[in-house]
Amino acid sequence: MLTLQQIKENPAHVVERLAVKGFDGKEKIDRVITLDDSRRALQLQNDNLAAELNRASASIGKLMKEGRRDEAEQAKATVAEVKASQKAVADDLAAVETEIRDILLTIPNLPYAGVPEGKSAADNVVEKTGGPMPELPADALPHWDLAKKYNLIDFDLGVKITGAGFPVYIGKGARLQRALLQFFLDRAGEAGYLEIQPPYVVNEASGYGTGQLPDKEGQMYYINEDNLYLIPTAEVPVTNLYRDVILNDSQLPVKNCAYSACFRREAGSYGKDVRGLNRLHQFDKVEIVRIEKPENSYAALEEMKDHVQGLLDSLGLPWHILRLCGGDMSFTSAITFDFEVYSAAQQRWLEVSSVSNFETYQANRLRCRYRANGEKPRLVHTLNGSALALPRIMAALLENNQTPEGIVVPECLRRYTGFDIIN
RNA sequence: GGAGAGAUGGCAGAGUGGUCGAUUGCGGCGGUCUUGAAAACCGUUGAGGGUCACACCUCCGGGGGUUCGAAUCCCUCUCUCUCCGCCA
Repeated sequence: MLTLQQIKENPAHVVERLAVKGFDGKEKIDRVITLDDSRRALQLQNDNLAAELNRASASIGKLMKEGRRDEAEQAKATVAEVKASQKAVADDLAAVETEIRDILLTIPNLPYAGVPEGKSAADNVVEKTGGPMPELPADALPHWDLAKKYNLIDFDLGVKITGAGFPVYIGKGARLQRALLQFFLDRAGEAGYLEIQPPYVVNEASGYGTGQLPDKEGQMYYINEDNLYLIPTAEVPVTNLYRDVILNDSQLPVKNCAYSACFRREAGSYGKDVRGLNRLHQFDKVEIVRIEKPENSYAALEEMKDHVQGLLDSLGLPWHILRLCGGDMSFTSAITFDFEVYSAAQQRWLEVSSVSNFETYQANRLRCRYRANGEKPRLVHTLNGSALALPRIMAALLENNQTPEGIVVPECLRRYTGFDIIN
Protein backbone atom coordinates (compact mmCIF):
# COMPACT_ATOMS: atom_id res chain seq x y z
CA MET A 1 0.00 0.00 0.00
CA LEU A 2 0.95 3.62 -0.38
CA THR A 3 2.59 5.34 2.54
CA LEU A 4 0.90 8.24 4.30
CA GLN A 5 4.02 10.19 3.60
CA GLN A 6 3.66 9.65 -0.16
CA ILE A 7 0.11 10.93 -0.02
CA LYS A 8 0.67 13.92 2.23
CA GLU A 9 3.75 15.09 0.41
CA ASN A 10 1.87 15.83 -2.78
CA PRO A 11 -1.79 14.82 -2.84
CA ALA A 12 -2.49 16.42 -6.22
CA HIS A 13 0.30 14.44 -7.81
CA VAL A 14 -0.99 11.20 -6.29
CA VAL A 15 -4.48 11.80 -7.68
CA GLU A 16 -3.02 12.62 -11.06
CA ARG A 17 -0.90 9.45 -11.19
CA LEU A 18 -3.80 7.28 -10.07
CA ALA A 19 -5.83 8.61 -12.98
CA VAL A 20 -3.34 6.93 -15.33
CA LYS A 21 -4.58 3.64 -13.90
CA GLY A 22 -8.13 4.80 -14.47
CA PHE A 23 -8.55 5.17 -10.72
CA ASP A 24 -10.45 8.15 -9.38
CA GLY A 25 -8.71 8.73 -6.08
CA LYS A 26 -9.66 12.30 -5.27
CA GLU A 27 -12.22 11.48 -2.62
CA LYS A 28 -10.19 8.78 -0.94
CA ILE A 29 -7.04 10.85 -0.85
CA ASP A 30 -8.88 13.80 0.66
CA ARG A 31 -10.50 11.55 3.21
CA VAL A 32 -7.20 9.98 4.20
CA ILE A 33 -5.63 13.38 4.73
CA THR A 34 -8.57 14.54 6.86
CA LEU A 35 -8.43 11.35 8.86
CA ASP A 36 -4.73 11.68 9.40
CA ASP A 37 -5.18 15.16 10.79
CA SER A 38 -7.67 13.91 13.34
CA ARG A 39 -5.45 10.92 13.99
CA ARG A 40 -2.67 13.23 15.06
CA ALA A 41 -4.95 15.30 17.25
CA LEU A 42 -6.34 12.18 18.91
CA GLN A 43 -2.87 10.75 19.30
CA LEU A 44 -1.77 13.85 21.15
CA GLN A 45 -4.81 13.79 23.46
CA ASN A 46 -4.35 10.11 24.08
CA ASP A 47 -0.67 10.46 24.85
CA ASN A 48 -1.23 13.30 27.28
CA LEU A 49 -3.91 11.42 29.17
CA ALA A 50 -1.78 8.30 29.20
CA ALA A 51 1.11 10.31 30.59
CA GLU A 52 -1.13 11.65 33.32
CA LEU A 53 -2.25 8.14 34.24
CA ASN A 54 1.32 6.93 34.29
CA ARG A 55 2.33 9.69 36.63
CA ALA A 56 -0.63 9.02 38.93
CA SER A 57 0.11 5.30 39.06
CA ALA A 58 3.73 5.94 39.88
CA SER A 59 2.83 8.24 42.73
CA ILE A 60 0.31 5.75 44.10
CA GLY A 61 3.03 3.16 44.06
CA LYS A 62 5.27 5.46 46.00
CA LEU A 63 2.55 6.24 48.58
CA MET A 64 1.89 2.54 49.07
CA LYS A 65 5.53 1.87 49.70
CA GLU A 66 5.70 4.62 52.25
CA GLY A 67 2.64 3.15 53.91
CA ARG A 68 0.47 6.24 53.32
CA ARG A 69 -2.57 4.13 52.54
CA ASP A 70 -5.25 6.77 52.92
CA GLU A 71 -3.60 9.13 50.48
CA ALA A 72 -3.14 6.29 48.07
CA GLU A 73 -6.80 5.34 48.22
CA GLN A 74 -7.74 8.93 47.61
CA ALA A 75 -5.53 9.13 44.56
CA LYS A 76 -7.05 5.97 43.16
CA ALA A 77 -10.46 7.53 43.16
CA THR A 78 -9.39 10.53 41.13
CA VAL A 79 -7.67 8.38 38.53
CA ALA A 80 -10.88 6.65 37.49
CA GLU A 81 -12.21 9.71 35.75
CA VAL A 82 -9.09 10.30 33.69
CA LYS A 83 -9.01 6.65 32.82
CA ALA A 84 -12.51 6.75 31.36
CA SER A 85 -11.78 9.68 29.10
CA GLN A 86 -8.49 8.14 28.02
CA LYS A 87 -10.35 4.99 27.05
CA ALA A 88 -12.79 6.99 24.94
CA VAL A 89 -10.01 8.81 23.11
CA ALA A 90 -8.09 5.58 22.56
CA ASP A 91 -11.16 3.98 21.01
CA ASP A 92 -11.65 6.90 18.66
CA LEU A 93 -8.00 6.76 17.71
CA ALA A 94 -8.19 3.06 16.94
CA ALA A 95 -11.28 3.63 14.79
CA VAL A 96 -9.57 6.37 12.79
CA GLU A 97 -6.45 4.27 12.29
CA THR A 98 -8.52 1.35 11.07
CA GLU A 99 -10.38 3.53 8.60
CA ILE A 100 -7.12 4.97 7.24
CA ARG A 101 -5.72 1.51 6.73
CA ASP A 102 -8.90 0.24 5.11
CA ILE A 103 -8.85 3.08 2.62
CA LEU A 104 -5.15 2.70 1.89
CA LEU A 105 -5.71 -0.96 1.08
CA THR A 106 -8.13 0.03 -1.67
CA ILE A 107 -5.78 2.50 -3.37
CA PRO A 108 -3.53 0.96 -6.06
CA ASN A 109 0.12 1.73 -6.53
CA LEU A 110 1.10 4.85 -8.43
CA PRO A 111 2.20 4.17 -12.00
CA TYR A 112 5.77 5.19 -12.73
CA ALA A 113 6.55 7.91 -15.23
CA GLY A 114 6.31 6.53 -18.73
CA VAL A 115 3.41 4.20 -18.08
CA PRO A 116 1.03 4.86 -20.95
CA GLU A 117 -2.57 5.77 -20.22
CA GLY A 118 -5.15 3.28 -21.27
CA LYS A 119 -7.95 1.06 -20.17
CA SER A 120 -7.18 -2.42 -21.43
CA ALA A 121 -4.67 -4.71 -23.10
CA ALA A 122 -5.45 -2.97 -26.39
CA ASP A 123 -3.63 0.12 -25.11
CA ASN A 124 -0.39 -1.62 -24.27
CA VAL A 125 2.63 -0.44 -26.21
CA VAL A 126 4.96 -2.78 -28.09
CA GLU A 127 8.35 -1.77 -26.84
CA LYS A 128 10.71 -4.12 -28.60
CA THR A 129 10.58 -7.16 -30.85
CA GLY A 130 13.05 -9.97 -31.50
CA GLY A 131 13.60 -13.59 -32.39
CA PRO A 132 13.04 -15.39 -35.68
CA MET A 133 9.45 -15.54 -36.90
CA PRO A 134 8.82 -19.11 -38.12
CA GLU A 135 7.18 -19.88 -41.41
CA LEU A 136 4.93 -22.88 -41.06
CA PRO A 137 2.96 -24.72 -43.69
CA ALA A 138 -0.78 -24.16 -43.82
CA ASP A 139 -1.46 -27.53 -42.21
CA ALA A 140 0.70 -26.83 -39.16
CA LEU A 141 -0.82 -28.25 -36.01
CA PRO A 142 -1.62 -26.41 -32.76
CA HIS A 143 0.25 -27.73 -29.76
CA TRP A 144 -2.67 -29.71 -28.35
CA ASP A 145 -2.72 -31.80 -31.52
CA LEU A 146 1.06 -32.14 -31.50
CA ALA A 147 0.96 -33.18 -27.86
CA LYS A 148 -1.41 -35.98 -28.80
CA LYS A 149 0.41 -36.98 -31.98
CA TYR A 150 3.73 -37.50 -30.17
CA ASN A 151 2.18 -38.56 -26.85
CA LEU A 152 3.74 -35.72 -24.87
CA ILE A 153 0.83 -34.43 -22.83
CA ASP A 154 -2.45 -36.11 -21.95
CA PHE A 155 -5.16 -33.60 -21.15
CA ASP A 156 -7.89 -36.22 -20.80
CA LEU A 157 -6.01 -38.17 -18.18
CA GLY A 158 -5.60 -34.96 -16.23
CA VAL A 159 -9.34 -34.43 -16.35
CA LYS A 160 -9.86 -37.98 -15.16
CA ILE A 161 -7.66 -37.78 -12.11
CA THR A 162 -8.12 -34.11 -11.23
CA GLY A 163 -10.01 -31.88 -13.65
CA ALA A 164 -9.59 -29.51 -16.58
CA GLY A 165 -6.43 -27.44 -16.46
CA PHE A 166 -4.29 -30.15 -14.89
CA PRO A 167 -2.45 -31.83 -17.76
CA VAL A 168 -0.34 -34.95 -17.42
CA TYR A 169 3.09 -34.75 -19.07
CA ILE A 170 4.44 -38.01 -20.40
CA GLY A 171 7.78 -39.31 -21.66
CA LYS A 172 9.57 -36.74 -23.78
CA GLY A 173 6.91 -34.21 -22.80
CA ALA A 174 7.81 -34.63 -19.14
CA ARG A 175 11.47 -34.63 -19.97
CA LEU A 176 11.17 -31.40 -21.96
CA GLN A 177 9.45 -29.77 -18.99
CA ARG A 178 12.25 -30.77 -16.70
CA ALA A 179 14.82 -29.58 -19.22
CA LEU A 180 13.23 -26.14 -19.39
CA LEU A 181 13.17 -25.84 -15.62
CA GLN A 182 16.75 -26.81 -15.26
CA PHE A 183 17.79 -24.49 -18.05
CA PHE A 184 15.96 -21.56 -16.47
CA LEU A 185 17.32 -22.25 -13.01
CA ASP A 186 20.86 -22.66 -14.25
CA ARG A 187 20.72 -19.42 -16.17
CA ALA A 188 19.31 -17.57 -13.16
CA GLY A 189 22.09 -19.00 -11.03
CA GLU A 190 24.68 -17.80 -13.53
CA ALA A 191 23.11 -14.34 -13.36
CA GLY A 192 23.67 -14.24 -9.61
CA TYR A 193 20.27 -15.26 -8.30
CA LEU A 194 20.35 -17.41 -5.17
CA GLU A 195 18.18 -20.47 -5.61
CA ILE A 196 15.36 -20.94 -3.12
CA GLN A 197 13.06 -23.91 -2.79
CA PRO A 198 9.98 -22.60 -1.00
CA PRO A 199 6.86 -24.29 0.37
CA TYR A 200 3.93 -24.44 -2.02
CA VAL A 201 1.46 -23.57 0.71
CA VAL A 202 1.46 -20.34 2.66
CA ASN A 203 -0.41 -18.90 5.60
CA GLU A 204 -2.75 -15.95 5.65
CA ALA A 205 -0.12 -13.42 6.67
CA SER A 206 1.94 -14.22 3.58
CA GLY A 207 -1.11 -13.81 1.37
CA TYR A 208 -1.58 -10.33 2.77
CA GLY A 209 2.10 -9.53 2.56
CA THR A 210 2.28 -9.74 -1.21
CA GLY A 211 -1.24 -8.48 -1.80
CA GLN A 212 -3.08 -11.63 -2.90
CA LEU A 213 -5.33 -11.10 0.07
CA PRO A 214 -7.80 -9.71 0.62
CA ASP A 215 -8.85 -8.79 -2.93
CA LYS A 216 -7.71 -11.82 -4.97
CA GLU A 217 -8.91 -14.36 -2.48
CA GLY A 218 -10.99 -16.26 -5.03
CA GLN A 219 -8.00 -16.87 -7.25
CA MET A 220 -6.14 -19.05 -4.78
CA TYR A 221 -6.83 -22.62 -3.78
CA TYR A 222 -7.62 -22.66 -0.10
CA ILE A 223 -7.16 -25.45 2.41
CA ASN A 224 -9.90 -24.80 4.89
CA GLU A 225 -8.88 -27.30 7.51
CA ASP A 226 -5.48 -25.70 8.06
CA ASN A 227 -6.23 -22.17 6.89
CA LEU A 228 -3.50 -22.32 4.22
CA TYR A 229 -3.32 -21.26 0.60
CA LEU A 230 -1.70 -22.92 -2.41
CA ILE A 231 0.73 -20.46 -3.93
CA PRO A 232 -0.22 -18.85 -7.25
CA THR A 233 3.46 -18.02 -7.83
CA ALA A 234 6.77 -18.44 -6.01
CA GLU A 235 6.74 -14.68 -5.60
CA VAL A 236 4.51 -15.16 -2.57
CA PRO A 237 6.69 -17.41 -0.40
CA VAL A 238 9.98 -15.90 -1.59
CA THR A 239 9.01 -12.25 -1.11
CA ASN A 240 7.52 -13.08 2.29
CA LEU A 241 10.88 -14.36 3.44
CA TYR A 242 11.62 -10.68 3.90
CA ARG A 243 8.42 -9.77 5.71
CA ASP A 244 9.13 -7.84 8.94
CA VAL A 245 12.81 -7.74 8.17
CA ILE A 246 15.25 -4.86 8.39
CA LEU A 247 18.07 -5.63 6.00
CA ASN A 248 21.52 -4.29 6.47
CA ASP A 249 22.89 -2.03 3.79
CA SER A 250 25.47 -4.64 2.87
CA GLN A 251 22.83 -7.32 2.27
CA LEU A 252 21.41 -5.47 -0.71
CA PRO A 253 20.63 -6.18 -3.40
CA VAL A 254 18.85 -9.44 -2.66
CA LYS A 255 18.57 -11.61 -5.76
CA ASN A 256 16.56 -14.81 -5.40
CA CYS A 257 15.21 -17.29 -7.89
CA ALA A 258 12.82 -20.14 -7.28
CA TYR A 259 11.14 -22.89 -9.17
CA SER A 260 7.68 -23.81 -8.02
CA ALA A 261 4.47 -25.27 -9.24
CA CYS A 262 1.85 -22.53 -9.36
CA PHE A 263 -1.82 -23.02 -8.59
CA ARG A 264 -4.52 -20.72 -9.89
CA ARG A 265 -8.25 -21.17 -9.79
CA GLU A 266 -8.69 -18.88 -12.81
CA ALA A 267 -12.34 -18.42 -11.99
CA GLY A 268 -14.20 -16.91 -14.90
CA SER A 269 -11.83 -17.91 -17.71
CA TYR A 270 -13.26 -19.67 -20.74
CA GLY A 271 -13.10 -20.14 -24.51
CA LYS A 272 -10.10 -20.33 -26.78
CA ASP A 273 -7.94 -18.69 -24.14
CA VAL A 274 -7.96 -21.85 -22.10
CA ARG A 275 -7.40 -24.40 -24.86
CA GLY A 276 -4.47 -26.79 -24.40
CA LEU A 277 -1.64 -25.25 -22.41
CA ASN A 278 -2.81 -21.68 -22.82
CA ARG A 279 -4.27 -21.40 -19.36
CA LEU A 280 -3.87 -23.96 -16.60
CA HIS A 281 -4.78 -24.41 -12.96
CA GLN A 282 -1.37 -25.87 -12.22
CA PHE A 283 1.80 -24.95 -14.03
CA ASP A 284 5.52 -24.66 -13.49
CA LYS A 285 7.48 -21.47 -13.31
CA VAL A 286 10.86 -20.10 -12.37
CA GLU A 287 10.52 -16.74 -10.69
CA ILE A 288 13.17 -14.12 -10.03
CA VAL A 289 12.77 -11.74 -7.10
CA ARG A 290 14.88 -8.75 -6.20
CA ILE A 291 15.04 -6.40 -3.24
CA GLU A 292 16.79 -3.17 -4.04
CA LYS A 293 17.61 0.23 -2.70
CA PRO A 294 15.21 2.75 -4.23
CA GLU A 295 17.92 4.44 -6.23
CA ASN A 296 18.88 1.16 -7.91
CA SER A 297 15.53 -0.41 -8.62
CA TYR A 298 15.06 0.82 -12.17
CA ALA A 299 18.50 -0.32 -13.23
CA ALA A 300 17.61 -3.69 -11.71
CA LEU A 301 14.40 -3.76 -13.69
CA GLU A 302 16.33 -3.32 -16.93
CA GLU A 303 18.68 -6.11 -15.92
CA MET A 304 15.74 -8.41 -15.32
CA LYS A 305 14.26 -7.60 -18.71
CA ASP A 306 17.58 -8.37 -20.36
CA HIS A 307 17.73 -11.65 -18.52
CA VAL A 308 14.29 -12.73 -19.74
CA GLN A 309 15.06 -11.58 -23.26
CA GLY A 310 18.26 -13.63 -23.18
CA LEU A 311 16.30 -16.77 -22.28
CA LEU A 312 13.89 -16.29 -25.17
CA ASP A 313 16.73 -15.62 -27.58
CA SER A 314 18.46 -18.81 -26.50
CA LEU A 315 15.28 -20.75 -27.11
CA GLY A 316 14.97 -19.15 -30.55
CA LEU A 317 11.42 -17.99 -30.00
CA PRO A 318 9.92 -14.86 -31.54
CA TRP A 319 9.10 -12.42 -28.76
CA HIS A 320 8.02 -8.91 -28.09
CA ILE A 321 7.93 -6.78 -24.98
CA LEU A 322 4.83 -4.87 -24.02
CA ARG A 323 4.88 -1.83 -21.83
CA LEU A 324 1.60 -2.25 -20.01
CA CYS A 325 -0.77 0.67 -19.89
CA GLY A 326 -2.15 1.93 -16.60
CA GLY A 327 -5.44 0.10 -16.94
CA ASP A 328 -3.86 -3.29 -17.65
CA MET A 329 -1.32 -3.19 -14.86
CA SER A 330 -1.81 -5.00 -11.61
CA PHE A 331 -3.03 -3.20 -8.52
CA THR A 332 0.35 -3.36 -6.81
CA SER A 333 2.70 -2.58 -9.68
CA ALA A 334 4.39 0.72 -10.49
CA ILE A 335 5.46 -0.48 -13.92
CA THR A 336 5.13 -3.79 -15.72
CA PHE A 337 6.61 -5.22 -18.88
CA ASP A 338 5.03 -8.33 -20.33
CA PHE A 339 6.93 -10.67 -22.60
CA GLU A 340 4.91 -12.53 -25.19
CA VAL A 341 6.03 -15.23 -27.60
CA TYR A 342 4.43 -15.86 -30.93
CA SER A 343 2.69 -19.18 -31.16
CA ALA A 344 2.78 -19.75 -34.88
CA ALA A 345 0.16 -22.44 -35.34
CA GLN A 346 -2.36 -20.60 -33.18
CA GLN A 347 -1.27 -17.36 -34.80
CA ARG A 348 -1.39 -15.47 -31.55
CA TRP A 349 0.91 -13.98 -28.94
CA LEU A 350 1.11 -15.74 -25.60
CA GLU A 351 2.25 -14.07 -22.37
CA VAL A 352 5.20 -15.93 -20.88
CA SER A 353 6.65 -13.40 -18.48
CA SER A 354 5.71 -10.35 -16.52
CA VAL A 355 8.44 -8.19 -15.02
CA SER A 356 7.46 -5.53 -12.51
CA ASN A 357 8.78 -2.97 -10.11
CA PHE A 358 6.56 -2.48 -7.08
CA GLU A 359 8.71 0.26 -5.61
CA THR A 360 7.77 0.61 -1.91
CA TYR A 361 4.17 -0.55 -2.35
CA GLN A 362 4.76 -4.19 -1.40
CA ALA A 363 7.55 -3.31 1.01
CA ASN A 364 5.21 -1.09 3.01
CA ARG A 365 2.80 -3.93 3.59
CA LEU A 366 5.63 -6.37 4.20
CA ARG A 367 7.42 -3.92 6.45
CA CYS A 368 10.61 -4.78 4.62
CA ARG A 369 13.20 -2.07 5.20
CA TYR A 370 16.90 -1.50 5.05
CA ARG A 371 19.28 0.55 7.09
CA ALA A 372 22.01 2.61 5.56
CA ASN A 373 24.76 3.06 8.14
CA GLY A 374 23.18 4.41 11.27
CA GLU A 375 20.20 6.01 9.58
CA LYS A 376 16.57 5.25 10.25
CA PRO A 377 15.24 2.21 8.42
CA ARG A 378 13.78 2.97 5.00
CA LEU A 379 11.47 0.95 2.81
CA VAL A 380 13.10 -1.11 0.08
CA HIS A 381 11.91 -1.53 -3.48
CA THR A 382 10.74 -4.99 -4.51
CA LEU A 383 10.75 -6.40 -8.03
CA ASN A 384 9.89 -9.70 -9.58
CA GLY A 385 9.55 -11.40 -12.91
CA SER A 386 8.86 -14.76 -14.45
CA ALA A 387 11.95 -16.34 -15.92
CA LEU A 388 10.02 -18.16 -17.18
CA ALA A 389 6.56 -19.75 -17.05
CA LEU A 390 6.61 -23.11 -18.77
CA PRO A 391 3.32 -24.00 -20.45
CA ARG A 392 3.18 -21.32 -23.10
CA ILE A 393 6.87 -21.69 -23.80
CA MET A 394 6.15 -25.35 -24.31
CA ALA A 395 3.23 -24.50 -26.58
CA ALA A 396 5.28 -22.14 -28.71
CA LEU A 397 8.24 -24.52 -28.90
CA LEU A 398 6.07 -27.40 -30.07
CA GLU A 399 4.25 -25.33 -32.64
CA ASN A 400 7.09 -23.23 -33.97
CA ASN A 401 9.61 -26.05 -34.16
CA GLN A 402 7.44 -28.63 -35.90
CA THR A 403 8.90 -30.11 -39.07
CA PRO A 404 7.91 -33.05 -41.23
CA GLU A 405 10.58 -35.06 -39.35
CA GLY A 406 9.37 -34.10 -35.90
CA ILE A 407 9.73 -31.35 -33.34
CA VAL A 408 13.22 -29.94 -33.12
CA VAL A 409 14.59 -29.31 -29.62
CA PRO A 410 16.46 -26.00 -29.23
CA GLU A 411 20.19 -26.36 -28.90
CA CYS A 412 20.33 -24.94 -25.39
CA LEU A 413 18.01 -27.61 -24.02
CA ARG A 414 19.64 -30.69 -25.52
CA ARG A 415 22.10 -31.24 -22.72
CA TYR A 416 19.11 -31.48 -20.41
CA THR A 417 16.71 -33.47 -22.59
CA GLY A 418 19.20 -35.97 -23.94
CA PHE A 419 17.43 -35.91 -27.32
CA ASP A 420 17.35 -33.35 -30.10
CA ILE A 421 14.13 -34.23 -31.85
CA ILE A 422 10.70 -35.46 -30.84
CA ASN A 423 9.29 -37.88 -33.39
C1' G B 1 -3.88 -38.36 17.21
C1' G B 2 -2.39 -38.34 22.97
C1' A B 3 0.59 -35.88 27.00
C1' G B 4 3.68 -31.96 28.59
C1' A B 5 6.77 -27.39 28.17
C1' G B 6 7.42 -22.77 26.13
C1' A B 7 7.01 -17.80 23.07
C1' U B 8 11.21 -11.50 26.00
C1' G B 9 15.60 -6.82 21.88
C1' G B 10 20.29 -9.38 15.78
C1' C B 11 21.30 -14.05 18.83
C1' A B 12 21.65 -16.41 23.74
C1' G B 13 19.26 -15.68 28.20
C1' A B 14 17.45 -13.05 33.22
C1' G B 15 13.17 -10.91 35.00
C1' U B 16 6.68 -13.66 38.37
C1' G B 17 2.42 -7.00 40.11
C1' G B 18 5.30 -0.62 41.10
C1' U B 19 11.03 4.39 38.25
C1' C B 20 11.50 -2.48 33.50
C1' G B 21 11.73 -0.64 27.19
C1' A B 22 13.50 -4.37 30.27
C1' U B 23 20.02 -7.36 34.21
C1' U B 24 23.83 -9.90 31.72
C1' G B 25 26.66 -12.35 27.80
C1' C B 26 27.64 -12.65 22.53
C1' G B 27 27.37 -10.05 18.07
C1' G B 28 27.37 -4.93 15.61
C1' C B 29 29.25 0.17 15.59
C1' G B 30 32.78 4.07 17.56
C1' G B 31 37.23 4.93 20.37
C1' U B 32 42.00 4.00 23.36
C1' C B 33 46.40 0.99 22.71
C1' U B 34 49.27 -0.98 18.06
C1' U B 35 53.47 -0.05 12.15
C1' G B 36 48.84 -3.01 11.15
C1' A B 37 45.78 -6.74 13.25
C1' A B 38 44.35 -9.69 17.48
C1' A B 39 43.68 -9.34 22.71
C1' A B 40 42.36 -5.97 26.56
C1' C B 41 39.81 -1.65 28.14
C1' C B 42 36.08 2.51 27.50
C1' G B 43 31.67 4.14 25.12
C1' U B 44 27.50 3.04 22.10
C1' U B 45 23.73 -0.22 19.99
C1' G B 46 15.44 -2.32 19.08
C1' A B 47 10.93 -0.51 16.43
C1' G B 48 6.72 2.81 15.69
C1' G B 49 4.01 7.46 16.76
C1' G B 50 4.97 12.56 18.07
C1' U B 51 8.21 17.29 18.06
C1' C B 52 12.05 22.27 14.49
C1' A B 53 14.42 19.70 18.46
C1' C B 54 13.11 17.94 23.33
C1' A B 55 9.14 16.26 26.23
C1' C B 56 5.74 12.57 25.90
C1' C B 57 3.12 7.92 24.18
C1' U B 58 2.94 2.65 22.35
C1' C B 59 5.24 -2.19 21.65
C1' C B 60 8.09 -8.35 26.00
C1' G B 61 3.77 -14.02 20.05
C1' G B 62 -1.91 -12.00 18.66
C1' G B 63 -6.59 -10.56 21.01
C1' G B 64 -9.42 -9.76 25.52
C1' G B 65 -9.71 -9.22 30.97
C1' U B 66 -8.28 -8.15 36.42
C1' U B 67 -5.67 -3.78 38.77
C1' C B 68 -4.45 2.94 40.51
C1' G B 69 -0.37 0.11 38.06
C1' A B 70 0.91 -6.05 33.97
C1' A B 71 6.72 -8.75 30.54
C1' U B 72 4.91 -10.61 35.42
C1' C B 73 -2.03 -12.68 37.32
C1' C B 74 -6.64 -14.69 34.46
C1' C B 75 -9.18 -16.13 29.66
C1' U B 76 -8.56 -17.13 24.55
C1' C B 77 -6.17 -17.80 19.83
C1' U B 78 -1.78 -18.79 17.03
C1' C B 79 2.88 -20.79 16.73
C1' U B 80 7.32 -23.58 18.46
C1' C B 81 9.70 -27.47 21.12
C1' U B 82 9.90 -32.40 23.90
C1' C B 83 7.93 -37.40 24.70
C1' C B 84 4.47 -41.30 22.91
C1' G B 85 1.68 -43.18 18.62
C1' C B 86 1.44 -43.32 13.20
C1' C B 87 4.32 -42.63 8.83
C1' A B 88 7.27 -40.75 3.55
